Amino acid sequence: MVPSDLKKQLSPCLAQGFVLKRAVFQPCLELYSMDQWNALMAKVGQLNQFNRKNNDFTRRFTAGVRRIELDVTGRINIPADLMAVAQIKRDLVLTASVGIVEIWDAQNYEKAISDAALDFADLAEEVMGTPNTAADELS
Amino acid sequence: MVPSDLKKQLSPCLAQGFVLKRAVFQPCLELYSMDQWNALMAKVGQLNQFNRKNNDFTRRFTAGVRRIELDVTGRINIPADLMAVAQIKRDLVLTASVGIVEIWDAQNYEKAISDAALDFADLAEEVMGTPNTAADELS
DNA sequence: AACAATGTGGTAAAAAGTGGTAAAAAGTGG
DNA sequence: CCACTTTTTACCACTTTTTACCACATTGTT
Repeated sequence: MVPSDLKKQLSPCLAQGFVLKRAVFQPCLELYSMDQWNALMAKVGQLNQFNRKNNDFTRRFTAGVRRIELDVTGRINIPADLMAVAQIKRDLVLTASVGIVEIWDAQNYEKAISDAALDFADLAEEVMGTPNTAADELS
Repeated sequence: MVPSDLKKQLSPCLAQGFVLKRAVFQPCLELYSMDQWNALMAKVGQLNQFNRKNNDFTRRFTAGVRRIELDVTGRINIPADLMAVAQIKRDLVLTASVGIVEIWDAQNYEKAISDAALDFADLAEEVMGTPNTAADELS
């Protein structure tokens, strides 16, 4: 069942449907609007598929791709094999990332979040810029 | 219930709504105006999500994001799961930080503050620069 | 005291969750 | 390739939970 607020945000994309697939790094699923998916596939399509690495990447990246739509009650149906891949038992978490929605088993999600917290400081510095102390800023 | 003077400060942002999310380091919530949030997400959106660290960072950073608005009586509704994350029992504390508002369980807040007080002197030195003694200033 | 701000309880509407069923799809054996 | 069985999917009707809002009580400030 897709939360109504998320549905509102997705409303321009509802008609075109979505793509659901396995994530690359984590045991979770990724939901793309058709637009975003097409844009991504356009990029992947640029790769020379006679290069073995590119070929491997493409296979891995498109693993478990499924076209899906919301049903009349505003739910998405997650195929059984993808449920298994994401190890979804009962409760799940939808989390809006950049341009996509990730779908996690609730327990796995909490674990992934708390594991990530361990080195988040380093990560944040690396990603968001060099660490500044207040002294740097004030000088 | 959002205090009226905070509401005044936020008045230019009220119409666009807010984003409420889990904080990264502490068991509390963070409230962003839509403007600030969009600015932040623009940065995060630059990251290459095929880099695993970036991917983890994004997930951790966007954990529990929820779009919310003030209701007609000037309150915000904190979803039950975020209440749990922030361990909010009855009383809570709103504290205006840099550009955002943190929402704490009252007890946790007191505890965090008093814990911090213990080593505040060290922290202040570390963060704000080298310690100056009166002698330094006079020399 | 008068007013503004805050807190509380109740209620109607919306959203989310559940179970059942019919239709569609996939699988199977002849 | 066809007929039949099994599984999957889509939808409906219903229940439960959550949310938004109103009216009123309380607090605190000038």
